[in-house]
Amino acid sequence: MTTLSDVAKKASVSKMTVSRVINHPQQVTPELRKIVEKAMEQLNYHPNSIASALAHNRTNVVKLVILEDIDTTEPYYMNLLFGIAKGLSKKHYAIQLATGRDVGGGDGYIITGGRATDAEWLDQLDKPFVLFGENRYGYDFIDTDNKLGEQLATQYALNKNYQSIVFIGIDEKEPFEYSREAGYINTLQKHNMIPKIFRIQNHSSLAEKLIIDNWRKFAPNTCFICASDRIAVGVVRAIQRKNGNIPRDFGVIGFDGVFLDQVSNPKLTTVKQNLFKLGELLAEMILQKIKQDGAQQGEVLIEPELIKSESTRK
Amino acid sequence: MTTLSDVAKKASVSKMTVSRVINHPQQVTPELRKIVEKAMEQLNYHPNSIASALAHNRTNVVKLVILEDIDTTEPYYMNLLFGIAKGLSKKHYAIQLATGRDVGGGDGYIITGGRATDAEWLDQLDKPFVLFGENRYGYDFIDTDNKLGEQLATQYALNKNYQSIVFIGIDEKEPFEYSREAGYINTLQKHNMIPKIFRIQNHSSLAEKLIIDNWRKFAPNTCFICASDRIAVGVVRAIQRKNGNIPRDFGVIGFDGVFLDQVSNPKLTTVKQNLFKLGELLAEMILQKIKQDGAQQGEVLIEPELIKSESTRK
DNA sequence: TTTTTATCTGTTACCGGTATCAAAAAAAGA
DNA sequence: TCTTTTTTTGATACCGGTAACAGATAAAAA
Repeated sequence: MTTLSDVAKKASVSKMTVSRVINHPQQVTPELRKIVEKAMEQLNYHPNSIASALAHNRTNVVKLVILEDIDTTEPYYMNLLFGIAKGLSKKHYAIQLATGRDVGGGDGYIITGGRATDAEWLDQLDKPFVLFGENRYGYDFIDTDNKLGEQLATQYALNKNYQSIVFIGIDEKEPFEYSREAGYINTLQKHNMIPKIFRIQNHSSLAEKLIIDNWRKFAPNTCFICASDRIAVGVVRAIQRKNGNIPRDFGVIGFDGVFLDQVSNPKLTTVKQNLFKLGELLAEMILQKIKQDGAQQGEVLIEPELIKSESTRK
Repeated sequence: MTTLSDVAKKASVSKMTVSRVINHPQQVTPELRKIVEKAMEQLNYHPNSIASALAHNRTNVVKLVILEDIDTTEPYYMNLLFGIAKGLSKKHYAIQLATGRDVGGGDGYIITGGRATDAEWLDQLDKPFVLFGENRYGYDFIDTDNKLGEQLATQYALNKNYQSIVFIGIDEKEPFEYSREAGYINTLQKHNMIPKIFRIQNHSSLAEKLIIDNWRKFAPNTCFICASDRIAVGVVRAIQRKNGNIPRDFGVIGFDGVFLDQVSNPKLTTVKQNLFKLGELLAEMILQKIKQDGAQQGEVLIEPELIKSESTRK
């Protein structure tokens, strides 16, 4: 491994000058800078991030804190994680996972699955953190634009001439759910239609049961806007058990677009979250925040994409 | 943060003695050791792994290399990852993810999704690595005992008095698949029955099609042993479309036991891999190997568990 | 008792960077 | 031209550990 000193010797300057070329280039005369850069090039120098971390009293590790139960975690965490990992490694940071609330170590946290009740715990954290998922307490976060997602879904159902548009939501009093419902309600009202909302826990079997129990309420020509692909899968099964025709008489639109939509038959029309990108942005945000010593970063909403597939009319 | 020096001062010994108490306790007299340990306790001392890493020319990072396509990755990677993360963090190691073959950095690699064709690439790696997944080239690996898994499954199907036992495998010439088939074949032969094997790519829709296309070949009282839950899900759907009764006339047993088995209806009887534990062991193995400067670690097979659920007879 | 050997502890230098301050050089002002 | 101010570069100490060797102490052998 070539070190700073090697480069310094080759460029016949001091270590500090080389260090400056890397971290504060504007403090070095252009001529010297050129020479040093050439030396770095020739020696194929790559800074040792561990040494730098030690000098800065850093660990070069960001903790990913998952507050939900692992067993119920969606496969989509995988994609999120990949995005985070990629974003972090650009700056030579690595991940550690924490599943409980017993954090410690690491230079900052990315926290997912936080609920309203976690606010006091968040307040007592002593390291910078950012959240994955909307919140209304002013914590920095990144999330899919949930409202827009369901607007797209609802509008699409209308365009496909389904007469009745029903929303099957997740029974949780959390911002992401309110936003999804708002997107649905909003779009319906624009067309002077009356929202029809059901809510259940996020399990396919419960969705299946819900639809079957209420089957007589759903005339053909109905589209179900579901707050998750899990729910959508259950709805599809229920319709099939009742011998309803998908997509001719019944449409189903899911939300997430990770894995489940592909395993379903028919494949789901769904609102796809770009979780990889979300992860990358989360990584960039927490690194910024660490660098800026905890400065507020604000909120970022990422546009989702409506994937048109087999569970709605062509 | 309290440092080695703090502890040394408090115990009135040198830094080295404290360092020895931590890393080579047998080199220190019991009396001194006690004193130092007490000092560490009182000051709530935790070693700074970054400093240690620097002194050892290490990065304290293990790379997880996933050679499969991310989009097709199974949700079970999540569990594996959690296990790895936990195993690593015990020794203050963190993960970085690499998706391609462009590794570099990190003290060692955990490699998943490796195929026979990756052998030459593996041979030119310059850091220690361990594989997740069987291989027959002598590389260190950890995997579920695939053969045992399908033995359990097949035996269970026999116990439940299904007369015909069919295996639906994954169409890949890889050891894990051969082992699963071997477990099935083995058990059937023990009962003087003739194996009946189909193979397809690992997609639920292909499995569904396969079963439907061959429906007349499957008399009632058949149990399908599937090499993955994905396939099992497709088989279930096919049987349902043909109005076959599960589990009375047709049994289905999957493999993996992560997520999909729960989302299916009926819920799948499946061979559950303990991926969390696998991950932990992978982490421990690579850390050992790093410590031992690349010494051979051997092969480890973990017993899977048969989860008895709704897709087979009670 | 003296010498040899083994065991334990401390001193020193270093891992590869960075902040801080001092010195040198360049630019500006008198 | 000679100060004064500003900019650029370098020397030093330090981040928190560890290896390697040296010195001190205790045990064994002569």
